Amino acid sequence: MAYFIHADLDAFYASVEQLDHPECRGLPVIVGGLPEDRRSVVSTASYEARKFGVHSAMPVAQAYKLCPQGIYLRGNMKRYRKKSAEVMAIFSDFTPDVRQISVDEAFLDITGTEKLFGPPALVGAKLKNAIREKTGLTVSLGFASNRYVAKIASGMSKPDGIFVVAPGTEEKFMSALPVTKIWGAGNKTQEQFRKYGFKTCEDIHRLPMENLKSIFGTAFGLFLYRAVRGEAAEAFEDERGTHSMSAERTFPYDLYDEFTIETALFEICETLMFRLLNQSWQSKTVSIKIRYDDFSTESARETFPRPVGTIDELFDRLSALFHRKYKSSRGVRLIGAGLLNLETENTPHQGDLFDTVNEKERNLEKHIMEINKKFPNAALRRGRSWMADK
DNA sequence: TCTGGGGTCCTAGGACCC
DNA sequence: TCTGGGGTCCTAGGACCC
Repeated sequence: MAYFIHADLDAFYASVEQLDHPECRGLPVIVGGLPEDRRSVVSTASYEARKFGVHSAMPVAQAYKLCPQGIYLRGNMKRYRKKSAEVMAIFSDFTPDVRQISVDEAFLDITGTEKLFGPPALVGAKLKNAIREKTGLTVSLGFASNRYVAKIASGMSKPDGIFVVAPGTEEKFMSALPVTKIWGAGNKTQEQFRKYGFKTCEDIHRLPMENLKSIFGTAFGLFLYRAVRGEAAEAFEDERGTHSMSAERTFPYDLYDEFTIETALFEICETLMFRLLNQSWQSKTVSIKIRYDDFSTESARETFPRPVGTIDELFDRLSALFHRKYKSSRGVRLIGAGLLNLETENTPHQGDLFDTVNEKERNLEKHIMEINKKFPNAALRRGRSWMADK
């Protein structure tokens, strides 16, 4: 009988800050941006801050109105990633099958570990103790016979709790929940639920699969049909296939100057190219994203016969796409770019034999990357973005 | 109140081929 | 002249998650 834990660190970024800064403990801490930072949003609010109505994804400006006495921080991802790795290492002491799904969440397959660690309540207590003692953090745990239900269960246990769904009771557990608890049904879908008068999962449970498919589409209809029955959602059970990487920048003020936007695009190219080389990946498909002042967003992508080799080549491809889309009369609040369908390096491509021109430049970029890794403060960069700093 | 950044997956429609 | 059906690849946009 399969059995899983979903583990979710409580108010993770805010908790790390309170750990590192004891004077912040017991106070409302909001990580995401300072009140004076334009266009920043809340990443994590401590439980003390949530009492004021502050929550994730809320504009910091709004949070400040609700909670002017809060402690506002921009956050330190490096530090959070380090703490996250400590926690994941502890998970690995309990089972070799740990599937990390974000910086503060993981699924643990504990099938067959009962002899070693005991029944769920006992494993849970041991896990929570180990994490508190070794890292100073608290975690919420959900136990169930599949990952999807375990995820919902951990949500019920927050903060610092344990919620166990006994095998065989998954369907009963899910049916009783309000539709707002369905993981994978966000704002737009909740709006649909209201329109159809669906309040609890039981209301959805009553409908035949065919009705759900015709209302919500084939894939999502099937997903809902299974979710309200407490059945495993395949997307969360399978190893995921495709990979992409992207970087974007929201400007503090809307930009109307093409050169400034392109300079930001070039810096994004540098970021992406270094990350690509660093992870030994390659990509033939590039994409750009433009968000205008009215928040409308357009994107464009193109697949080329050969993978991107250098920063300049990436910039040329992206810049062409940008000009195909860009409406110069409109203010731009965000520019972004991505590399899609990543493959491991050395995947052969037609034309590689003739590709000696870029090799020099590619090696130079790899070299610059090595130096930047060794001396993070050296700020070794290439022409265009260096000029833009002046 | 005025909306970050980094991801994944799904859909519909078009191009192209047999 | 008034046009099928299936498969594959690609693209733009949208929903969702943390």
